Amino acid sequence: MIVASFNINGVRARLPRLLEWLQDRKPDVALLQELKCQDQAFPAEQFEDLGYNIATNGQKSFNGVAILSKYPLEDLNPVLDGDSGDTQARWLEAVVGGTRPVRVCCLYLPNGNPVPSPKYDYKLAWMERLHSKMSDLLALEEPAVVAGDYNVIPQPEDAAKPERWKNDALYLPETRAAWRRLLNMGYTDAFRAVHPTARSFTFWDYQRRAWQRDDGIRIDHMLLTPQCADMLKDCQIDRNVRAQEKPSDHVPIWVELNT
DNA sequence: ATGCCCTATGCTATAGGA
Repeated sequence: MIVASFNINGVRARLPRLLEWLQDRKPDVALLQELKCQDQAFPAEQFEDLGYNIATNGQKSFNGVAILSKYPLEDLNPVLDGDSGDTQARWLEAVVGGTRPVRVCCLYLPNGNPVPSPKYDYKLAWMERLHSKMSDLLALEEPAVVAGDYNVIPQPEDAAKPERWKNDALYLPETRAAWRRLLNMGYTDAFRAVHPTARSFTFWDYQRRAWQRDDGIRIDHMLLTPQCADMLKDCQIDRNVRAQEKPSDHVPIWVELNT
């Protein structure tokens, strides 16, 4: 089973690229972030024609996440607990049916810039809520994938120019410490498990010719529970997608699981 | 230090992204 994550930066603007990539990579499950549209504006039919079941948690203009799955979607949950006043669409969770069910969680973690600001406070609070959720998931002792745009650069080797990010919300010590607390519970960073030392990125800014200069960062991640890590066969980043016409500024990352 | 570029919005300027 292939489970992929892709921050598409506008599902309507990206539709041709996204459909091409789905037909090429053929993921069984695709977790999408930054839809930038409401549920009723989501182009569902185009994905249904490719054989996908669809769940969305949309929002006007910003945020928005979706799950596409060739298997039935069960136990849908669009809420990350811990802040009943949070209206931002950044979480969607489902159980993917099949021979061996896998829980998939699609997340779009807040950017947090500038620092300091209420936006950075929101980011850190969101990561604390995520920690609580992921702790609950561990207790289930089931295969689960918690994936998406984390907006976290974990280590210096995850940026082409780490010094430039020194004071950025994606790389500040407090951000990275919150990331390590997630891993230290017992989650596996799928990409690092397969590629311990690779310098690979998932995001290149549209500005400053960042792609042409390979000035990227690795901020899209797939974390696996121990039961899911046991099933891990491969993890890759579809870097070539960034070179196409009208690309997202992020590229897909995917895991192959033995099911 | 700022903007560069891109998407979306009651749209020809502004907000948000990272």
